[in-house]
Amino acid sequence: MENRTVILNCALELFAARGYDAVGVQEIAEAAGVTKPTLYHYFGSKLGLLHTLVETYHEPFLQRVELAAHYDGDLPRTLVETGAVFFHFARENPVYYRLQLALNFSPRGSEPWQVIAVWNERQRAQFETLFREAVRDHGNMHGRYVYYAAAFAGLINTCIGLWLNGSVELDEELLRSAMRQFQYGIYS
Amino acid sequence: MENRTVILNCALELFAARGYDAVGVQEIAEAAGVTKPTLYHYFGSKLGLLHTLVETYHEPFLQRVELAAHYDGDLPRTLVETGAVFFHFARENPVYYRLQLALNFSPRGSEPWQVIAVWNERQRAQFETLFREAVRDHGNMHGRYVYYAAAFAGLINTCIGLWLNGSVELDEELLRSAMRQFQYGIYS
DNA sequence: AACTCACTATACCGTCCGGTATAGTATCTG
DNA sequence: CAGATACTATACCGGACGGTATAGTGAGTT
Repeated sequence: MENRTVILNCALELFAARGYDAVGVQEIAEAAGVTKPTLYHYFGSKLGLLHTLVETYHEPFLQRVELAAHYDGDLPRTLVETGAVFFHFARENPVYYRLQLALNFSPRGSEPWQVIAVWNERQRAQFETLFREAVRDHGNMHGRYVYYAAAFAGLINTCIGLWLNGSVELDEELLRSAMRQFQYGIYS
Repeated sequence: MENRTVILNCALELFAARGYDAVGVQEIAEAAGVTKPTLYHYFGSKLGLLHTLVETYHEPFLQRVELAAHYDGDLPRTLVETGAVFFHFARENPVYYRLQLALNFSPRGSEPWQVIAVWNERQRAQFETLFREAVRDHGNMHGRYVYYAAAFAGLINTCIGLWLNGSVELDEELLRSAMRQFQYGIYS
């Protein structure tokens, strides 16, 4: 495995476990078995390393979300499929998902936050589009698509957060029951 | 106002805006118009300052939650009252609520995380007690009180997070609709 | 007046941080 | 063999960090 990949993997583990700020460039380099200039050769800066890391994971992820979240008239099915994409991605990349969650709650405007913000914005737009289109078919949802999009994302992240802490199993059953709970609330 | 209080207020603002790690002791002291030794006289360490800060806000808050979350047979009313305590506290102390949320997503095991963890554990226990007792009256909830407690907390924090970002109004209407959505999911 | 005690200012400590200047090596191309 | 390119090692920079040793200062007590 090339040094570049080794550095990315080590940085992911360290950032997720102890936070972007708390991990030094020196430490990442040592864990990867290289020296600092090598790291700076590949990524330019500590922030550039984080940027590459996030892009590597988030770009293909959001592409899959894009497909699943496309509304075609069957909202329940769309929600389940979208939730399934999130659950699947979290199960495949638990360490990255933890990092991504932490990044979302770093101080607004800080450098790590800006790195994740652009991807977050894209995901938010996907969800809002989904619920805005679904409004046409469900009159009682009018004007609340912003709230529904955020609540839907919040519910998914609550489930994944619970799983990351070992409190629940992230399986088909949880997916179905969580999506059902969400929809019962919507249609009322 | 005494220096001690001024330091606490300044630390709250700075920690909430830029994060515990990113704010230096020097900066807090300057903002409060005192010098570092004064700060260390009152709080012993940077972490001690955070500890005092969290305790000052969280202790009375959780006392009020304790009262509201006491189950007396009327789950819908209890949930609304509990949610109302959270909404009210967040509206009264938005800056602290933002800090507290961020602290929850700092790296597990890190010093800032440990400070908030003990209060979080207490709140989790309160919610789990509530739902465990409610299970007796609602057979279809058996064995899921851990999930319900976490999902309830997640929903509340999703609402408050939306309000902190200016996306929604944190009013009675949102409270009612969010609690209704949660319960429709439970009773199904 | 003498003493205590709570508090504050000056100046400093060692350590670690992100980042870089410089020099070198291995590999591929001609 | 000569040269270029891509990568890596040694050693260092200025600065900011959390924390402290020392020396006061002012108010209350006896």
